[in-house]
Amino acid sequence: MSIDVGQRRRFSPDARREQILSVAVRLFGERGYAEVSTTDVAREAGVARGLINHYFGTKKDLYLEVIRVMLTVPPVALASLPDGDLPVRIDAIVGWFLDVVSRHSQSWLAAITAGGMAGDAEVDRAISSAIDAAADAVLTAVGFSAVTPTLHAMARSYVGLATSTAREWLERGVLTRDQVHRLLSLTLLTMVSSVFGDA
Amino acid sequence: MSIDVGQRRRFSPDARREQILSVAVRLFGERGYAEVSTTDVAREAGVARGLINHYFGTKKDLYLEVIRVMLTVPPVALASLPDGDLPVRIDAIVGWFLDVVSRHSQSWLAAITAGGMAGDAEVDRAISSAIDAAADAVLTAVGFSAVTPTLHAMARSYVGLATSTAREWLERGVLTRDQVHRLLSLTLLTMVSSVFGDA
DNA sequence: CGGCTTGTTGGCGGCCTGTCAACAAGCTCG
DNA sequence: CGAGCTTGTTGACAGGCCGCCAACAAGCCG
Repeated sequence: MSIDVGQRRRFSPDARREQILSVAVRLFGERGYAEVSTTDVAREAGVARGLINHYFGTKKDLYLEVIRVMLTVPPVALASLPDGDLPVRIDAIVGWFLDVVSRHSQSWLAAITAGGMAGDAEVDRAISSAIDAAADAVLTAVGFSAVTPTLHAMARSYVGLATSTAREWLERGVLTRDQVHRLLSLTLLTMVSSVFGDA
Repeated sequence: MSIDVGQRRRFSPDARREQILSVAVRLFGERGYAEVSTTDVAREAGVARGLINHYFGTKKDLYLEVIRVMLTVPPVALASLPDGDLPVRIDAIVGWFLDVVSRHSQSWLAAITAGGMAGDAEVDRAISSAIDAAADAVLTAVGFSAVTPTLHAMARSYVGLATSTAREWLERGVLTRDQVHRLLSLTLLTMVSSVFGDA
């Protein structure tokens, strides 16, 4: 509840951008796109509303940056996946996915389901990129080097399964992590051995 | 391009409601929630804007009705599913699902992915109901009578897979119907025989 | 034909967004 | 150290959309 004794202060453009963006990430993560006004972001950032447009352009442009932040995931542990046989590698990639999703749950899950506005072309493209990244991670984990478009599409489908299953766990709270892990592992094993081969 | 020689005409409430709703379904189906204004709906329906609020309340209330219309699917053929063994029944339910989705593709797929505003509580509930219906259809088709919450949640997850896979076929156009059918059948078979049992 | 019910309209107030000219914080140079 | 200048920052303006409501009139009824 800082009443913000608003002495006007100058910041470096990068610092100001970052400050506004962090507030926007928090607000858009809590509520949806339509429920957050640029006035809200400006007020909580202690800044004039016009400054948001100055730095980010349109409200939708700001939202796009927010989505990219929320969907950006440290692809670190990808290299440290074990070298065992297929079931072991599948177990590892599923565990990695569940770790990432549960850690960023309130933002990642919200963003990947277009928390506020699907149907928009640019938003869809940003989400699609995140799905691509996850699909690539799955494919490399299970050891596919030559990726045909068909195979890639099937991996994207699997990411859809992983997302909806994770939501049953994290948002609706009816599945346990173990159940989710088991479902996703067995399903991926089936898809790799029986379906991906035809791609 | 009817210039609408606007002689004011009285309709029965039901007829007026239906007329406005049909226009809204078309517009919201073409563009997203934010891209359609109540002014647009009113203009194309040849009606004053206030009448929309009179009949439906809020714009979001109108959108809810539209979503319910788009997600409502004739559950006819459910009773006419074959009585063969598991693979046959799975084949039938997958085919039925793909028929429904492809027939209503531009509306059902758009609505089920919250074509315009996820995160809203009431919209989420409407979508969740549609997922429940599809999940129930799958469960009855594969012959599960006692449905535990866990089992239901897993069926919902599968519907998520079916939705994302169908989108790779209908919207992105990279999978063929046969590929989708094969993927969904084999995956459902695996889930039924290896995963659902633990529920 | 006159009155009445009620479907229908148009405008008001409020909120939100994008833009832009004016303002001033803080650096630079004489 | 002060004047000037760069540029980060502000506040107000115009346009659009939404919810509401009092007034209007279409069509029925006595």
